[in-house]
Amino acid sequence: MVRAPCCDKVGLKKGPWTTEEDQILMSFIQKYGHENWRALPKQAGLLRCGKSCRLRWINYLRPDIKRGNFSTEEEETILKLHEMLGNKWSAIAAKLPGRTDNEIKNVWHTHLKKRLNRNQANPEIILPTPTNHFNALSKSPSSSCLNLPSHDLEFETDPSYTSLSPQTSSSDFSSVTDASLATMDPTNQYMMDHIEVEDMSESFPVIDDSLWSESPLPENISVPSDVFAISDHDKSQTSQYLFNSIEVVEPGYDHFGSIIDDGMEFWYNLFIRAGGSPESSEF
DNA sequence: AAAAAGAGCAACCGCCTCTCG
DNA sequence: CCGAGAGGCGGTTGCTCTTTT
Repeated sequence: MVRAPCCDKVGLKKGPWTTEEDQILMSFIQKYGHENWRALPKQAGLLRCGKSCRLRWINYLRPDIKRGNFSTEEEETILKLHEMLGNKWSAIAAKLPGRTDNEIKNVWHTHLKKRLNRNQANPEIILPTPTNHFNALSKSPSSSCLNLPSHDLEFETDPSYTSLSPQTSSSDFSSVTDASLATMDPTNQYMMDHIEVEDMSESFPVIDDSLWSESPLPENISVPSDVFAISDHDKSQTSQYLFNSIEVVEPGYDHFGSIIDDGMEFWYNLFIRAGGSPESSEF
């Protein structure tokens, strides 16, 4: 059986997206959602493959994307998760709110892999604090999620654990979270099962993917401009333009950005609670 | 100042999985 | 149950920008 090409490539544009294309795609999705990616470019009047549109939206145009450099905590989380999950970029991205699998993959290949190699070549080089914390815990027999329930872990009393409080918003989850978690292999699922999921569900009402896909978006879409934290000023004039063009009608979401940062703490703590360590992943 | 090398990242490709008829 | 279509994922490419020589 010959698989049909994902789309008719004849006459379709490739390469970098233009500002106009971005705007067309964004406004179309805001109006009609993206129930059918393959049909979308035709309906929107774009000479692009549906996959290309999907990629552009997910990796770049989605409003909940966190721009800017990765924090040390984020990098450490990626390193740690990569140890556990391997190249499951989507699964890793699901644990880093606002980050995309593509972005994480790039960071891994450009920064973290090299750093890891350096560290392995020079074991005396100590990784920054979070990883040390993980490693220290992992050396404790009680840290294995195989052996003991997570509540036995000593860090339960860690004041930072309070970050798992109900105040934390569901926005800590990227829209890819659900789908990505669904693809976790049994090993990862086991880990997740041993995390106190009931707490998570209380603290983090799962955000529906339809948040960004259902149509139409309310006219008074209230996306605070500071949410996007476009610190990489030059990353894309296109994005700048698009984000600036989003009408801000409710300035009361100032906590949103900080929540994203708090999300790192959440995952960090979650990780610790899961007994996150290279050893614990070797079932 | 110019050329070369390296780094960073957006985007493409192809395979796999899921869903539905 | 089977096959086709669509979405999703991970690997890879190639362009652009930055740094080094």
